[in-house]
Amino acid sequence: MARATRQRQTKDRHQEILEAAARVITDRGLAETRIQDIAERCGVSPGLILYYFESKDRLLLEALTYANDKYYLAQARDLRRLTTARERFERLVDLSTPGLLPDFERLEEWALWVEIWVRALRDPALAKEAEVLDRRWRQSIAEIVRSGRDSGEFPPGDDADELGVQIGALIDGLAIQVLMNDSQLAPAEMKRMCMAVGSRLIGFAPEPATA
Amino acid sequence: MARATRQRQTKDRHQEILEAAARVITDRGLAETRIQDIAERCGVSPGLILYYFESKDRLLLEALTYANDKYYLAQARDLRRLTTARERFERLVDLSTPGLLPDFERLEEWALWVEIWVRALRDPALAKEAEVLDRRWRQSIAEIVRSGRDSGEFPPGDDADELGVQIGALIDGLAIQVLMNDSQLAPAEMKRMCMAVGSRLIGFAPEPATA
DNA sequence: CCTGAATCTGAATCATCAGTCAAACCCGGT
DNA sequence: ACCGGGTTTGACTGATGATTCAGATTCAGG
Repeated sequence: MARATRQRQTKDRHQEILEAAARVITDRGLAETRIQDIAERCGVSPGLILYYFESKDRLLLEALTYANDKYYLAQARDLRRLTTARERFERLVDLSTPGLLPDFERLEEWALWVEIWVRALRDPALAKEAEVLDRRWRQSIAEIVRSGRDSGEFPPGDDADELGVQIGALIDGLAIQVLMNDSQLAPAEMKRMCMAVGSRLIGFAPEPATA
Repeated sequence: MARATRQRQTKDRHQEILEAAARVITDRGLAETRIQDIAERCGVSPGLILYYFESKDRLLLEALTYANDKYYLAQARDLRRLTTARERFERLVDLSTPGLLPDFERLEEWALWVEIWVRALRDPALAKEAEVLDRRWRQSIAEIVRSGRDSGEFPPGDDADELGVQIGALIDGLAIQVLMNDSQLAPAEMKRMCMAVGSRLIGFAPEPATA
C-alpha cells in the first residue's frame, strides 16, 4: 500500500510546513516572511514549499488560521479541566495575558493576531476566517459566564454574549499594550485589571471564594 | 531672501509627502505601499520622494506618527469645546468608533493604528513612538475622568489612570471588531457598549442628565 | 539677462523574491 | 534487479520596486 504510506507523509509535510510558516511569521512578521525562510525552517528546498502549496499567499493564509486553531484547541482543553466558572475565567485571563505564564507560546499567539487583523483589513478571504476565529473566542467567554450563572456561582445580569464581546475587547486591547510596551503595563497588572473589571461586569466577588 | 522662501517650500513639500504617504498607507496597507504610489498622489516623480526623505522606511515611520498626531490634535480641539465631562466622554466614544460619524477619517485612523502595532512589534524606533502616542490616548481618557470628579459630575472611585488604561483598551478592542466585521458588531452597538461599560466603571448615570 | 543653488525628473542600476521546471531521487511493488 | 510515480532539488526566469544619478528646470539675487 504505497498510497497510504505516501499520503501519510504528505499530510505530515503539509503540517510541518504550516508550523514552520507560523513560527517564521511570529519571528519576522508576515510582511518579511519569505518562502526561503520557511524552507530553511523545515530543512528543505524552496521549491518544495510550492510543491505543497499553490502559492505563498495561500500558504500564509492557511498558516495563520492553522496556528490560531492550534492555540484555541489547547486553551479549550486546558479550560475543560477546571470545575468552577470562576476558575475557568481566571485561567482564561492567565492564558490570554502575554508573558504572564512561563509558557511563552502565548506571546506568539498575540503576535499572530495582530498580523491577522492587519491583513484581514484588505483580504476578504482572511477577513472571513478571522470573523469565525473571533466569534469563537468571544463565545468561550460568554460560555463561562453562562455556566457560572447556571451553577449559581455568578448572579444573573446583562446578556452573556454581550459580556463576551466586552470582556474579549478588553483583553484584546490590554494584550496589545502588554505586547508592545512592557514598561507601561506589566503582565501582572493586566491580569489584575482583567479580574477587577471582569468581577464588576459579571458580578462575582473580586476575591476568590476558596482563597 | 531666497533661503527663507525655499525653506518654506521645502517644509510644505515635506508635509505634503507625509500626508500623501499616510493616505496611501490607509488605502493599500503599509506592506503594499510603494514609493511610486506616494509620488503619484503628490503628482511628482519617485525620485523626489527620496530627495526629501532618506529612505522609504524612514518616510513611512514619520508618516505614521505624523498622521496619528494630526488626528489626536483634531480630537483634542474638538473635545475642548464641550463643557461637561459626560459630554466629553460621549464625544470621545463617538470619535473613536469607526464609521459612527459620517466623517470617515476615523476609519483611517484605526487602520493606521493596526499598522503601527504590527510594525512596532519588530521596529524598536516605532515602538518608542507608539508608546508615546498610546500614553497620550489613555491620558486623555483619564483626564476626562479627573475633570468630571473635580466638578462633582462623577463620583470618586478607582485610580483615574487605571480607568484610562481599561477604557482605552476596551475601545481599542471594540474598534478592531467594528473595523473588521461589520456583520458582528455595528458602530452603534459599539457606542452603546462603551457608554454602558463606561458608566459602570466610572460611575455616572447611564442616561445623560440633560436628556 | 546671468548665475548658482535648490528643486525636480525619469531612466538606469541593483537586489530581492515568487514561482517554474527539468532532472535527480527515493521507495514500494513486481 | 527494475519500473514508475510521488517527492525533492536547485538553478533559472521575470517581475517588481528601492535607490541612484546625470542632467533639466526654476527662481531669487545681482
